[in-house]
Amino acid sequence: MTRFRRLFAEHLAPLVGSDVDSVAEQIGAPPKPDMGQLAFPCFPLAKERRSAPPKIAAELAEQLAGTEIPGIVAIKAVGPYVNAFVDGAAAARAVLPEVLGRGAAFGTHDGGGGAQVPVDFSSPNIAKPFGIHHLRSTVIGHALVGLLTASGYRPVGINHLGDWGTQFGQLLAIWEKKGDEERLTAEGIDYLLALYIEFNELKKDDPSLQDVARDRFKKLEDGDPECRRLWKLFRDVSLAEFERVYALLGIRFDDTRGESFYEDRMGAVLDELESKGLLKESDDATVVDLEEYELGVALVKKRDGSTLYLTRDLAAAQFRWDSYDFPRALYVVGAAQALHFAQMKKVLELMGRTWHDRVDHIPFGMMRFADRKMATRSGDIILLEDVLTEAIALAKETIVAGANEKGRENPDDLDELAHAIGVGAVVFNDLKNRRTRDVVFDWKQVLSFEGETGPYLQYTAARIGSMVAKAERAMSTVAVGTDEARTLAEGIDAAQLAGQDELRLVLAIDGLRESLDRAVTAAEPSLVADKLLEIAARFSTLYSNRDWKVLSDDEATTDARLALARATRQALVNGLDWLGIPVPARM
RNA sequence: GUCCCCGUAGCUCAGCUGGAUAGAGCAUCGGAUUUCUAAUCCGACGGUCGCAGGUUCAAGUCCUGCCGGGGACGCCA
Repeated sequence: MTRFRRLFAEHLAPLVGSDVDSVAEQIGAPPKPDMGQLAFPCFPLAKERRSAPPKIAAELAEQLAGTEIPGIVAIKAVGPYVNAFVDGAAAARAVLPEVLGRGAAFGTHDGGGGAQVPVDFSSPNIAKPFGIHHLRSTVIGHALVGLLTASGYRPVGINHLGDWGTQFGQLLAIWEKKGDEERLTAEGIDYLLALYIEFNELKKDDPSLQDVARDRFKKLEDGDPECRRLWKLFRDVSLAEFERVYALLGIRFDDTRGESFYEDRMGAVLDELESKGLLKESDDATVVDLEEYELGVALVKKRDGSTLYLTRDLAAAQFRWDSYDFPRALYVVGAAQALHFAQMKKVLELMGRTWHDRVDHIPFGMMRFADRKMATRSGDIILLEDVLTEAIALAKETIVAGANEKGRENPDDLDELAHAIGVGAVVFNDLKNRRTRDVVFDWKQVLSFEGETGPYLQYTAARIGSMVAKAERAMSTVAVGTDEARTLAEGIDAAQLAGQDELRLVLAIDGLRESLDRAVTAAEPSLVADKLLEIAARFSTLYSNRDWKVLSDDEATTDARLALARATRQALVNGLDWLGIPVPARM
């Protein structure tokens, strides 16, 4: 679409007396396809020309009527707009060879220039179960890593584990009273959670426990061997459990150092803050006063001298800058922490870090729960692992029921298939909406496989796959992503794809690249998710039409439609891959 | 109290830097399969875009105020 918009703008620009770029920017899409594919609004011209917009539109259309513009079949005034009608055959000729020629690389580019971009995501607190509320950061962050990769960056996925802080003091405090290593080995994280809950129960009657906890964290920070040993044990037990979830989701990190990694790097930060005169004592704690920037007061050291979240994040930011020299550093962390990151950026600025504005908090809305009955094995918490397992089980049921109904055998890769579908459903469900929205967890929605869902996209890709497998043509067997595929696609009879529905599909496929760029700029995976739904829907409309069969005796038609179908599949596969969603070969 | 996010169809959401008759999915109702997978498709129903002002040729989109929901605001992370 971009290419035709450009072309249209080039011809319009001299007529309206402004440059091509600004004209191109004004060109939009008409509300209905029978009004054309491109629309130039004439309202802004009305004042300078002292004429009515529809009249101007008519004049411009008149002036362009005689001009041959490759790929554009007609230019008409439609009310106050000058609309261009893109030639479906030309669009197909332009787009399909590119998709089939580039294959898995279609839509991608190297605009990122190989720059490293740290992406801080998931980052669960150890010693606490991996709840469904961790899904958002985990899945959005993972998608951003994929999108950045597709844009030519080298993202560095960082799992900034919450493995340091007073919470471990709490755990150590209760451990002294009740700790049982055998139970820990047997029950794992559930036991840690139980201890944590018990600590908070006891604290209600005995508030002094919180002081004990703070003291134990201080001991931990000061290197007490027993505290260290226990802390490491808690960490290992937790990590082993998180790993199961990451395996289910197919996520791996480039770097899993947590907050504890920075314990010996905070001193330098504090010293620098001190030497730059940024520190202040306040109620016996050490703070950076940001009141004049309307960012409140940022605590960097507690009364007892131990450190805080911000202190560690400052050290981590510095470490990342030193390690990666990033054009941008992403923190996929809930919107509730907006103030924390604003403070962090401001402190970095005050420290003279020129790169402070490359630090980018990517907030997302909260996950809430409609009621408390949805709880699973650990009190009030819904475990992400349980949700995934449930989705996979339901996917399996669906596959088996479907096979039954059609009198077929179960597929031999049943479990693998169920896994891809179940996980795809859960992941896509989280990615399809703008990330800043709060979401209310709803089993029914998460486990839905129909409509605007991951399985819908997977299904669309899968049915194309098996249809193509039935065709016995060069166009169906040639490997995509090769020059041969490109050449074959260039050779199709594009006139076969000149219809309105085909054109809309081709333009949607062509739009994938633009959606990628917008998604990366805005750090918003849903923009790609939306485009994928559009592509799938446009294809499904064609595919369900009984008068539109891909495979037929007419070789020219068959090859043209095969090229279109394969391009559709490729676009879906690529986009889903960026989002971190697997695409099964068959469903 | 101050600040941030959200408010669009019964439900869940799109709506690009303001542009034509506000679009999808789910739900409900009605259809479509002897031929490429019905996890699909087609159609119907369904909207004072929270409210009130303002800016503009043009406002769901920008500004102000108010209402409603969520969140943040020093010794948790």
